[in-house]
Amino acid sequence: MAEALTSEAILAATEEVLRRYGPAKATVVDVAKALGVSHGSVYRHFPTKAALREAVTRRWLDAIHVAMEPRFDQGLTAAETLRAWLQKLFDRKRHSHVDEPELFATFRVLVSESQNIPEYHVDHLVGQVARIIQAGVDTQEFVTDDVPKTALAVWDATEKFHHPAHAQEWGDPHIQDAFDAVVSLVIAGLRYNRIPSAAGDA
Amino acid sequence: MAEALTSEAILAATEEVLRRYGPAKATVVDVAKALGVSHGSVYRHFPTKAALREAVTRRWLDAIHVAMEPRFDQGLTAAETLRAWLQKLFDRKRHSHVDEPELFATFRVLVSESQNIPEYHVDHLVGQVARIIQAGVDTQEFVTDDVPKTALAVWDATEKFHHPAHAQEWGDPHIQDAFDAVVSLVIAGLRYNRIPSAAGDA
DNA sequence: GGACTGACAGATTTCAATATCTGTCAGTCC
DNA sequence: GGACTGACAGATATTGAAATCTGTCAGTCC
Repeated sequence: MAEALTSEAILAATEEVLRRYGPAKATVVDVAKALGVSHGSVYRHFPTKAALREAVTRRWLDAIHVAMEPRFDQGLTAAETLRAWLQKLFDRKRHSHVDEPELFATFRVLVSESQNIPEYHVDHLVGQVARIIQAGVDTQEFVTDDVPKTALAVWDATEKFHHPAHAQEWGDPHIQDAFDAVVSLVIAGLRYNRIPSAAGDA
Repeated sequence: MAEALTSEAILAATEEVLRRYGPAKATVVDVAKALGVSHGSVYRHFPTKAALREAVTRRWLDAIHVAMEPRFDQGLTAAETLRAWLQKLFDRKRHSHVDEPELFATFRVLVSESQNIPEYHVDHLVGQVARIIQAGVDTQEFVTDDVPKTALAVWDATEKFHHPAHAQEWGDPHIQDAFDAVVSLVIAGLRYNRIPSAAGDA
């Protein structure tokens, strides 16, 4: 018996097993085997298999949240910052999907397994969008009377470029053109947007 | 032997069998049974099971295309016409999904079985959007230097409200708010949009 | 003679027996 | 005595043999 078994070591081993076997085949027994312990030991650290998977997923998403943290010290306009942020998110997801399709698919499954996780992830990223839009409102570059609602609208309007259900379309050679066109349209809208209380502004 | 077996009768029977058994269980033998003929007879009219299913699907989509045909004689602005058109499409899909989830899922599967069918459907509807946008450009209500490309951008930006991959979200009580926010943003964008050749307008 | 049948080969699906996995817990071992 | 094991019950997944389905075509029937 070398070191004491830690939650951290279990998470690392689980990630490795998920990479190797995929989400359908990866078992708690496999994780225990990789660690050289009985699977009962894993259950002293995580109450269920679902909780273990969720912990791995949350760790992975947190790394994305940190990487996507918007910067405001680059001397860019809010529109440029927003475009760059959306492009960065798209590039990350697209490259992940294209370069490591199986790993991407694995995390796709893991995320969709839980109710809370996708909500947690989306809320966090929409919060980052809201901060960029708020910066634009502060400089009078953007117009909106409800920043959080507008941030969600920007998120929803760019769904095609971040929602994993559309991942297959990310291989299309014209996808960058489609991205540019949607982002341009959205940014043009932000300069003049006013969300109606009723549907009466059209 | 009553009437001669027609392609039309086979299509109707296939639709009925699909409704009753769903896409996974519906077989050519079932269709033949429903018509009181041998399944060999069905193959005199359609070369393969896939072709038969595709014919049923195309028929169903054509009905949508007709129903969605935009009207320009209502005295509405282009923005109002576009919002109403998008709302109508969303309402159709949402009610179909909510009221007859199994039938909707069946057609979802049928459409996704073929490469050509979704492309055919999307091209047709984006063409209708383009005509609305063109009308807006003609009245100087909208600004764009590339109508088809902008129409596609509008389609892509509203993906969440027509792509069946998002159907589960259509039950959300706030989905209409999300729709209104995205459409307002897009329409605001259309009033000022100019798609960049490079990505340099942000 | 042209529409239809029904038997057929190969492909796909179903189903039930078998194996594996999850989560628990009494017992072992430093 | 607290971390760990391993046997266990019930749930889930795998497998392969049997059944069904797809697509063909020689033959039947008006």
